[in-house]
Parts: sequence; C-alpha cells; structure tokens
Amino acid sequence: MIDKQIRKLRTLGFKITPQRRAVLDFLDGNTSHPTANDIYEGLKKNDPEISLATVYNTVELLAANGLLLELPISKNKLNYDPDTSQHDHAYCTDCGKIIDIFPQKKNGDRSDRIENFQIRSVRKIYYGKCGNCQNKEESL
Amino acid sequence: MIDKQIRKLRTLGFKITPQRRAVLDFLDGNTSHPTANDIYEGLKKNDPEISLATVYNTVELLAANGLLLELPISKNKLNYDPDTSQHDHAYCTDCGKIIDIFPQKKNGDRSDRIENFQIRSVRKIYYGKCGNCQNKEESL
DNA sequence: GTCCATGCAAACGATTTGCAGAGTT
DNA sequence: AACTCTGCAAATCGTTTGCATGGAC
Repeated sequence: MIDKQIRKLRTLGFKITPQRRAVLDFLDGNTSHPTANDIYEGLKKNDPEISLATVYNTVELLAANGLLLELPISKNKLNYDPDTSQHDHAYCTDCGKIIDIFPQKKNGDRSDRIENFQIRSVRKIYYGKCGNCQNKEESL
Repeated sequence: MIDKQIRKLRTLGFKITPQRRAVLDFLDGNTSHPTANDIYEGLKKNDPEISLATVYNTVELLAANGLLLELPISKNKLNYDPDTSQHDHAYCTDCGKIIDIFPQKKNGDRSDRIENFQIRSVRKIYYGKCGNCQNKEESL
C-alpha cells in the first residue's frame, strides 16, 4: 500500500532508497504513533546498518510532503502518525500511549474560522488516563 | 493578582521564595506563551543571579499544581500559558507566534466522551499562518 | 556520471540531575 | 534549627549537522 506514497515521492524528484522504503513499510498501517527512535529500533532488526540520522531525514521528508503527521503531544519528543486523515488523539498521561480518536458525529470543529489567521490544520488532543491505567490504579 | 496562587502554594506546603514570586509575577497576565528559557531571560534583567534550573523547577511545580498549562505545540520545546481557563491556541508555523483563541460559541467539544478513557483536559491547536506572515508573503 | 542520500560521529539545544550552601518557615 | 530550595556545573536526551562514501537515476 506504500506504492502511492512512493509514486508521490518519485514525482517530487526524491530518490527511492531501500531505507526510505523500509520506513514507509514500517509505518504502513502502524497505529502505534512511533517516534523517530522507535522507527529506528524497529528497522534495526532487519537492517542493522540503518542509521538514526537517515530515519530522522526520512520522517522529516515525509512530514514535509504530507505523507506523515507530526504529533507534538508530550514533553520534548515528536510522535508520528502515518494516518493523515482527519482525526483526534487521546494521550494517556500515565503510560504515554496515544490512541486514535475518530469522532462519530461531525461537529463544527473543522470549519472553524479565526479572524486574521489562515488555518492549515487543526489538532485536538485529549489528555487523561486510558482504561488500563485506570484499572491499575484501582488494584493498588 | 498572584496572591491567590501564592496562597495555594503555601497551602500545599511549598515555600514562597523570591524566585518563585518572580516567576509568578512574570507570568501574571502574560499572553506571550513563554518557554522556560524565555522566562529565565526575562527575569535575569532584574535578578542576574537567578538560575535556569530554578526556573525549570518552578514552572514544573506550577504546572504540576494546575497553576500553569504546558503547551507542547511545536517541535522540541515547551511553551507555558498562565491562563488556565478553557481556551484554544493558534500557532503560526511561519513566525512561531502562539495566539489565544476563545471560541465564541460553546460547541460540544468539551463534553466529548471517549470509551475506556478518562478525559482530564482537551487541547486544540490551529496550525497555520498569522495575519502578519500572510502580509509578508504578499509583499514578496 | 551526476547528485542526492546514507552512515558515522561530533555538535547542539532543551531539560534534568547531583550536590553544597543559602534561605524560608 | 530543620528541611526545602537555589545556583552551579555536569550529565542526559532528542535531534541536527558536516562530511566522506555509496547508490539511485
């Protein structure tokens, strides 16, 4: 399913290296919202030669070209989401898990206007505690 | 106006040092969404002895006790907002300015429910271009 | 063959830590 | 006086950079 993304990159004049392919493959269908380092650790298993800098370069390239979303959700790290469709996120402040939230009913959010500001995208994050961590607390 | 916050800190058993007072004073009514370093630079003018570590300690203390909001909006830095009332933010991806947005009409956002997740707070960020930067672009 | 991309290691910026001395209560 | 907080410097973490080599086109 990464064919479309590869075509887009090629169209834009970027070279399709095995590393870029590997990052795209890793991210394809991945809902874990990994950081660059998470991706690096995942890829090292198959390709111990891959470099962290390359992963950083690649995610930056993908994000800059709309193939990947940057999620500045928690302190001083960037998580990535390969699902670029409109959705929200819930962040568990206990365990750090990020959960995709697809709002059932379309509310007015996406059509908001702000005077003197050109909106490119909207990001909404719910901070709280996931089911797992709520249970953990009860059992103390 | 920082009296209420000082009382709260005292109640919680924290000492009211000149440095903590200075941070509270600096933040009081401040809508610039400063980082810890911004606060440090601002305070150094009056108190060249103040340490960056102390500022970090203080903002962490304030945030942990609900007197300050952490805003993970842009890459790898944390901005703070002393206005803890419910509102959104618009972030200009050109100049980095963060603007407070107080929605006119209360929509359903704040009463959203997520199955198996306990929402503590919601944060909504509009990414785009502020008026200034739009004008700059036109004049090129 | 040309240029862009990779891998490495060093550099960097924001934040955290350890600890001795100072200040609040 | 007790115990927390401060300031300093070093450590750490995530990310970026410079540069020589390698690979996609």
